[in-house]
Amino acid sequence: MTKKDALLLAAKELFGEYGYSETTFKKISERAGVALGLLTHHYGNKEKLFLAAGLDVLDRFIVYLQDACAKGNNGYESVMNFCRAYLDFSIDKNEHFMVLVRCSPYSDMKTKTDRDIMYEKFNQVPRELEYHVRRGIEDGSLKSLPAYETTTVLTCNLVGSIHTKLLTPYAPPSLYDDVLEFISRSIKA
Amino acid sequence: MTKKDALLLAAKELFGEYGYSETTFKKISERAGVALGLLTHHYGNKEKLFLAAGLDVLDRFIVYLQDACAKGNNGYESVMNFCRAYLDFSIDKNEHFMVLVRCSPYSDMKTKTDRDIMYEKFNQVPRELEYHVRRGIEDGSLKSLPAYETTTVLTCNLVGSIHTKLLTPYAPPSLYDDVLEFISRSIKA
Amino acid sequence: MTKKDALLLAAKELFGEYGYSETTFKKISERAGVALGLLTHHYGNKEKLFLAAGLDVLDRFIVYLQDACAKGNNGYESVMNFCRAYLDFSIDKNEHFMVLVRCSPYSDMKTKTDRDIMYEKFNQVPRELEYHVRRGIEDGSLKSLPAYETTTVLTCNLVGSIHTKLLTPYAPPSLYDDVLEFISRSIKA
Amino acid sequence: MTKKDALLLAAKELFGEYGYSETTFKKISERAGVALGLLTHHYGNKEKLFLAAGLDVLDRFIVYLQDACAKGNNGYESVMNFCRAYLDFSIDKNEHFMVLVRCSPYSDMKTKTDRDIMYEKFNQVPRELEYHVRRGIEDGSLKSLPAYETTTVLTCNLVGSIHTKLLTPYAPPSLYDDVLEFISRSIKA
DNA sequence: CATGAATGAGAGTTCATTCAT
DNA sequence: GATGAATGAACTCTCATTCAT
Repeated sequence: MTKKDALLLAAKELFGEYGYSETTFKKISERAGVALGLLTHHYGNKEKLFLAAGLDVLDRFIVYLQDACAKGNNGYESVMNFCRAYLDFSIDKNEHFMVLVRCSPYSDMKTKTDRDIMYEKFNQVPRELEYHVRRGIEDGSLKSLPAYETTTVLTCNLVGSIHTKLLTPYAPPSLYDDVLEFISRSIKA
Repeated sequence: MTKKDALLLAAKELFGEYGYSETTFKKISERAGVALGLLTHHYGNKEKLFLAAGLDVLDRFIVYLQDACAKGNNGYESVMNFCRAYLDFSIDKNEHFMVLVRCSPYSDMKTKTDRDIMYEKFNQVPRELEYHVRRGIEDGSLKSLPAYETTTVLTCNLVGSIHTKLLTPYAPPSLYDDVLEFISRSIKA
Repeated sequence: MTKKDALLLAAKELFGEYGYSETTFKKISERAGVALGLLTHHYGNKEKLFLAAGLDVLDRFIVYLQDACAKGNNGYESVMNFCRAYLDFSIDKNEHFMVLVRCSPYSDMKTKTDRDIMYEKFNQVPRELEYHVRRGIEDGSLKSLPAYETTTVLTCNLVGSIHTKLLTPYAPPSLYDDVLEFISRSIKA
Repeated sequence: MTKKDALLLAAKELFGEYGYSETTFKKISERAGVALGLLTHHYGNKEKLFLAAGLDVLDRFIVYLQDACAKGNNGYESVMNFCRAYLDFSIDKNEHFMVLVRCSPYSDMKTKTDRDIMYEKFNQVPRELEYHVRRGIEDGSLKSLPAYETTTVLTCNLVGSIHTKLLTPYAPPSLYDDVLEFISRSIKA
């Protein structure tokens, strides 16, 4: 692993664990076992590194979701596969999804350009879902619902569940299964 | 208004607007029109003030939810009233709900005691909801579902929606209505 | 006990225990069980209170030494009584001698007048001793030594012993007895 | 001189001159001609710097004492050389002995580990003296006295004299000579 | 590419002192 | 006499960022 990659990995771990402001250059470089100066050298500044960390996770996330959706035989199945994959990814220790959870997504970034990059890429997630919702409505496996709005609500469900699971002490062990059932009941034809 | 109250108000505004770390003693005392040192004098330290701000919002929130629930004629109605009230409260500018939204709830507080105070009080919210879910199952206005798990999932729904509404650019104007419909479909008998 | 006296007592305890800068108005007023504002009201400012605390201890100290000296049948005995009384007083919990020990004596006080008051009063201690040293030389119970210089050296001995006893972990239990023997050997005729 | 060394030098000067609490980061960095942040960068925090300053002085002190003792032809001479060296070192402007005098030794340090490091090193001083006291008792140049207790009392003498010389206005010019004579009288065979 | 010393603005917090009640 | 809210300067310490090596 190059030192640049070691830094990115450490950044994903620490941003996810401690949040943006509690994560310092010193902590990152120490966890990565690398000189402090390399951080600005490779990533410019803290926010750019944060963005890089987030995009890295997000890239893998999108691929993961697409793979899951591809396996559905109809719209309903693809939607459910999407939701299950979304939730599964969130608790995969190797994927550092916490980086994204802690930043709602990245709404506090000061540089508008950076924020927009993040927003745009993140938006691919519901768009992928929306595609399969439409499929499901057309193929009759889903109730006849407004596709866009339903997509948004589904996303909210997933976001809220992950939030509860990863950031609060209130989540029962069955939470993710319960959520999937709840969703299924609400949309299945 | 006493200076102590002015500080609390400023804290609710600023913590909600900028988050914990971006909110400084200087900003708070300036917005409150009060000397910097008064903050520690009245609240001890930043985290205690943060806690006070959160509890203040939460107290009003719980009363608001209880009032709303009281108006339902059966379990289903109370549950829906609860959900609508939850969402309404979140966008009431006078209530500073953002303080709670930005902190998931308060999971990063360093003092365990403080965190536990918050956790316990916050837990009153789903417990109120659970009561009406059980009512609804008993009076037949809700589907026959596991009460506790359903309550948790409903809460996740609301949390995710508020998150999307208040912290992202992805929420369509109809989001809150869509969510209520989605919920209704999933639980109504 | 009046509130003014309660403050003085708390001040003696705290200055002795924690030193000047670690002792705050808040701590003093809390230990005294009295309002914060009373401190400046009664004593003006922190340094004046410190001075009052020191003088209070010093007054009792001088009386105690004089009483001890009065009991000697010759110069040597009075000198030894003086030294023993000096050391005894330093470890009497009710006398708060630590206030004086921690301040060498009061050499850091910013107000020259205050410092001089302290210096002058403190100087009564070696002068009392010097009187008995002279007596001893005259009555033949002490070696024929320069009185003033001997007095100063004796005082240094006592100061150093108290220092070692009260502020370091190096003092053996017999220290004070050892010192008295050492002194006796050096001056006894 | 490196900036790290410049900081240590400034610290020795200022701690010695003004004591611990009156010496601030600002004063130190300004006297050293160095950025404020470098202090924490190199020494961690104020107390660690204080410790470094004290140990630095103490290291040189111990070597100085050992050199002096080496020159005695018998126990008595070595002991007297030790005492004279002790007193000489205390008034050598280049050695910043005041750092040690002001802290009795370092009894107020909050970190127990730091305090213990200081205590242990400081204890080498009387141990060196004790060695020569024993030598003197054996070679007959000193009175037959308990070695450990005598060592402690001698140390107290020196501590008290330095205290009086450096921190009070009561020391006559001949003080150090008087003390040495006093000691000699008390222990010489 | 790699290092870590160096910088200084700004953070949270402390605290003697003032003063209206 | 008694109270404690109010003040703001000064403190220690943090940290993103720069830059000489």
